[in-house]
Amino acid sequence: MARMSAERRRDAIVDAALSVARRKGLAATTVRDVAAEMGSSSGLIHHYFETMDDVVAAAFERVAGRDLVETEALLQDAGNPTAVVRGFLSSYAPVGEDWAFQLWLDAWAEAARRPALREVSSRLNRAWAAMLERAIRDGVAHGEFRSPDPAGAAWRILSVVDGLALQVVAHQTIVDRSDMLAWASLAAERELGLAPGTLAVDGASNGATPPRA
Amino acid sequence: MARMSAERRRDAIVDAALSVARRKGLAATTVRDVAAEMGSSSGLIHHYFETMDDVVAAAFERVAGRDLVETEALLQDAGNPTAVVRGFLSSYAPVGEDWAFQLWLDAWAEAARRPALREVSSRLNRAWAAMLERAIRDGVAHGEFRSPDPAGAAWRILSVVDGLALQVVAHQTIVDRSDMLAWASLAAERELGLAPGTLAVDGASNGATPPRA
DNA sequence: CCCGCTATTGGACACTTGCGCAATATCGGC
DNA sequence: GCCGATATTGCGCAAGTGTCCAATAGCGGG
Repeated sequence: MARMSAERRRDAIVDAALSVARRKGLAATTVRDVAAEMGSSSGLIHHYFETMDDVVAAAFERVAGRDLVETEALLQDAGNPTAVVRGFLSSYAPVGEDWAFQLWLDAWAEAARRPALREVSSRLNRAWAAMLERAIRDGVAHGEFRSPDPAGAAWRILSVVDGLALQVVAHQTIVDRSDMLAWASLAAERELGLAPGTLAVDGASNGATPPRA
Repeated sequence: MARMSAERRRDAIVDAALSVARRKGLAATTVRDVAAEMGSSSGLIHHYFETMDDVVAAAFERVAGRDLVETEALLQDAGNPTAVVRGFLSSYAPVGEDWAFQLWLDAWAEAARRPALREVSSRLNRAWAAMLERAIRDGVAHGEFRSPDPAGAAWRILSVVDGLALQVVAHQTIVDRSDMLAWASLAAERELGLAPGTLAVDGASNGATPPRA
């Protein structure tokens, strides 16, 4: 294997780990799989990471962190707080990219047993809530939203979306993606004192009684 | 090991598997651990279950199914739909029994990779939502609730509670139990057209701005 | 050009995993 | 008391796990 600078190699390892995790899940990502993915020996991984927990945590941080940054950028662009929240909601419906949310499921379950992963997942979840809270405060300041408790509202919106997305990804059949979007939008509108339909997202009818899955 | 009837032995295996899962998680429950817990040989488990997936699924069904039945019983007793929903919410806060919810986290994550477990988790989740939906329809019929879409309302309430509970169990530090209860109650009240405080659960202040964790 | 630093190897180690199977023990019905 | 059904054993198998480490290879600075 070509020699690499420490920095580049660390990167390559995280990338490889990510590819594996995407296919087999965070919990089932092994040293040997990562090495095979890179085309290197397995010893190399432990030259850069103390523990497999660290590798997995780094891989998770890469995807989840990127999604966060991208959505944060979106927040910058859309000056309109309503558009920001709408964008936030639709960012949970990346068609054909269920694997990213599956990684969140893995992370939440494994958090109990993997300290490094727990730290990352906890930190990133907090960041998502904080971002949403900022958007809400913004909206309140601009008179677009009504919310006596932006922090609580942020966690409630985040939670309802997580809870719905979880059903979509874990048990495809129960709730489908358009139900999820419609319901999440409705919950957010109610939470922020918006008129029904304000947050409607593409691909989801926001009627009162969407067809059951 | 004393000889047992097929029925009793199956039961014993599921019980043992449950004890192990409670300690090590669903994903890390192994044939040998279960055998050791029962004080039997490992071959015995495979005499009753085709696959480890089946054992784990049966164990999960036992706990989660029991919780469901208990809450369903509670629904029978409390003639008052408001009391039913309140009971439902507080059933998510069994102090010191985080392990039960941790099993849900495990199940959701593993659902992608274990068909039998996915079937159980999917079915039970659906049952919870159906139960809640029935309570809501009841409340609407009695004029206690206002909801144009009981099915959607049920999934939204279930999801916000799952999403919040998930934060409590996976990352103890982010949201604490009283935040969770207060926020979930608030969301449910809003969803059902109830006055704030109607659903307040013991141990949770339902103020607009609960202290951050 | 060479040498030292270090990236990289590849296998050893001590376990653990799910599953299968021949042998054995133990029960209930006669 | 015997016997057939079956519950139970205990080990074998092939594969996989994280971690560690002595040996090797290859690059950059002198």
